[in-house]
Amino acid sequence: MGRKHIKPGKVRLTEVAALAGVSPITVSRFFRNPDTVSAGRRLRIESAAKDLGYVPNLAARALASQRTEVIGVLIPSLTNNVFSDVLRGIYDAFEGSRYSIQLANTRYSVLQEERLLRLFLMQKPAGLIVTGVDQTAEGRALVQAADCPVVQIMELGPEPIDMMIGFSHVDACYAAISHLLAQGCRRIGFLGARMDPRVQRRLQGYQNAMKNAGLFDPRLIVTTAVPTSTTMGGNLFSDLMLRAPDIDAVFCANDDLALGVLFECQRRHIAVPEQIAIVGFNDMEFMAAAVPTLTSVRTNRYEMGLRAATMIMDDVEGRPVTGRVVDLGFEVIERQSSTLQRAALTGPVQADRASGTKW
Amino acid sequence: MGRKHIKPGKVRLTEVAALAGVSPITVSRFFRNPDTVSAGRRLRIESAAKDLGYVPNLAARALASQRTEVIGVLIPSLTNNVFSDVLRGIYDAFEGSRYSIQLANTRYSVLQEERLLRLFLMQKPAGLIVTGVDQTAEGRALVQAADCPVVQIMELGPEPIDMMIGFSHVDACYAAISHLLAQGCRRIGFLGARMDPRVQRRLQGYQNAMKNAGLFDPRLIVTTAVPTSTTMGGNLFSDLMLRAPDIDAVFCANDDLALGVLFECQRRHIAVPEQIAIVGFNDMEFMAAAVPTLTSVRTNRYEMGLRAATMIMDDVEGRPVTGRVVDLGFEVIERQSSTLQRAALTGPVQADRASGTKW
DNA sequence: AGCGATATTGACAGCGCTATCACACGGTTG
DNA sequence: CAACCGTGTGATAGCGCTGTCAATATCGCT
Repeated sequence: MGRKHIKPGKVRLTEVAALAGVSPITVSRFFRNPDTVSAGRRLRIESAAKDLGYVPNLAARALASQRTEVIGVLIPSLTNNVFSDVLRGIYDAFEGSRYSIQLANTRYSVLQEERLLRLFLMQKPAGLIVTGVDQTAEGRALVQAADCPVVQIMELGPEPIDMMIGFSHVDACYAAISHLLAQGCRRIGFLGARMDPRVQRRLQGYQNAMKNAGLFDPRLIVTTAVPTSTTMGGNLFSDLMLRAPDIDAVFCANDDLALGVLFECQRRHIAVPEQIAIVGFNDMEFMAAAVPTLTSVRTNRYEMGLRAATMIMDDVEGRPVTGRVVDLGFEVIERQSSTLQRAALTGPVQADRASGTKW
Repeated sequence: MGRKHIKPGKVRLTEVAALAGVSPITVSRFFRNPDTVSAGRRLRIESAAKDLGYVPNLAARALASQRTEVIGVLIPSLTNNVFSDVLRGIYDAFEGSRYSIQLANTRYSVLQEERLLRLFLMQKPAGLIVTGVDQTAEGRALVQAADCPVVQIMELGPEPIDMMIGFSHVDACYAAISHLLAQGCRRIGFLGARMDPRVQRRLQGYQNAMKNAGLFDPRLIVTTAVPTSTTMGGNLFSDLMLRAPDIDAVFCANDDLALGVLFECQRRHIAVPEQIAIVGFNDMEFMAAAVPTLTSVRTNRYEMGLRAATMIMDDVEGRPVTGRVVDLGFEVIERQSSTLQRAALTGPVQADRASGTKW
């Protein structure tokens, strides 16, 4: 035999329907689309539901309707606060909507990502947001088979699974290096941590720029697989100084590293930018507050999350998504740490000069 | 009539059972607890499932079993990176388990929190992790009625809903101020942003300490409802300097603020710690890298997340939870920015001296 | 060999909701 | 006035899985 007794206190659609004097299916309609129910019944159902404290059962709904309102989000790290901005955009966009977010952490592993993808797909998500373009072939296939809208975020690539929003890390870094070259820097170091695919592409941009300028020197590149941190910035910079004491600028693949470099320069009494210019990447909030203020490449992380979420919702709800591949661009925010003409290093904080090229 | 045709490609338990030559319920058992199925069938089912590409339907499972494996997590902010450490602990603990996490953002609003709680409860979560002790009465009632394990994190309070893990913000701040007093500071400012309940309690600790020392002066307190940021640290410090130019130390309710204060001191050529000592709160990574290294109150955020998650799992799975209220304590990490006897401010970074009182 | 105890397996009846079709009703239209 | 339409409502039959209990197979022991 199946279940024995029904708990007395349990409130289902049926109970609400009985109290309101309508059929269960009408109550179901009321909750999904109130307009399709006549005004009189609408009121009766509403008060009946409130009286009984009815709460819809999502599992039953998902089973009967063969779909859910869960959006899966896969990001590589919870520590790297680049992603907290993206997440904030995503959460803000879904705020108040009927969708809920399931977040998972791939820890920068494509295998982990594939496993999580598989896990998500068990829930028949309404949509998926994944980071980057380096999914495994199997992962891509899985997602494509699931046929729900998918947005790849953070960067752009040649073959979108479905939709895509990001910017070119190669170009962004190229622009940052070009800015340093324009300031007259010639021996520009590259510091990178973690070396995930996006940092790799920034390194590529650095190499392109340096080679084009005929200034490439592999000794100027110092990287580590260890995650980024301020302390690591100081360490990598120390390594760089050992290898190439003649550097006149440092590009850091993350702002954390740039802050660490700044502190290490203070410790070594190296004048920034006079002796060494510093440029970071991401334009975190603290960059504008540092002394000297630190140049960085602004990336539109919040907007990226917001728009990715909007694209998903539009697609799920059948609205046309204009532009399924969106380039959000970036902007080199030139500040004191890389502006050699100016030397008022200890003056008051100055407003961002978004004078850099907007891409 | 109900549904018409079954999609031909669809794979259910039944299809796997047919191919493996067993009953559907045996396949169900295999997926939930392989050990209860004999070895022979186990192999047949395993290969049948793989051949057919079977993927369990979680909605059906949830409906039939009347429970889910979703853990709801409510945090007030995605921006404040205090929470990213807690989250990392939570995600790490659930990693590889059968539970999945549903994360929501209350934006420091108890009403929003109540709404989200209601939303979560529709899914009959296996457990709930909520931030702080200031839920609405209705929110508490809802959660208690849901009867799933609940852990309140981040702080301690008199009436736990169920389980609780955190530390006393009042005591932590009291200890930090005591440290400054021990260093000979007398005019100690308090800077606070956002002023959420936990920052309020830190302020309380500050007041207690200052009053006990007979040094309390309301003009030394500068706060804002605006969220914390490095720039805001500089601004608040500037305000404080206007109000009380004779301060000899600043306690910052967040490390971001402390970093901003440090930069503002650099801008104003104020020597730290000789002229003004700085103490932060949370001991973020960059505090140990700054010049001078910045004193802070270490809070065990990662461990808090990890243990909260473990407590939930233990409780769900019927293991006894030893200590349903856990005080994780804190530690004042004394660094250069508040150590007045020592003045080697620009020497190499030194290892953390966890010489502070451990609570 | 015979017994109860234990491990495996299966049959059945739902879990609470929604897709689908059917139908009643009032208002048009030719 | 019949044929037609659109709107609101209801009856029915599942969605794919698991809780419960019963049945059978296997085992250790006297």
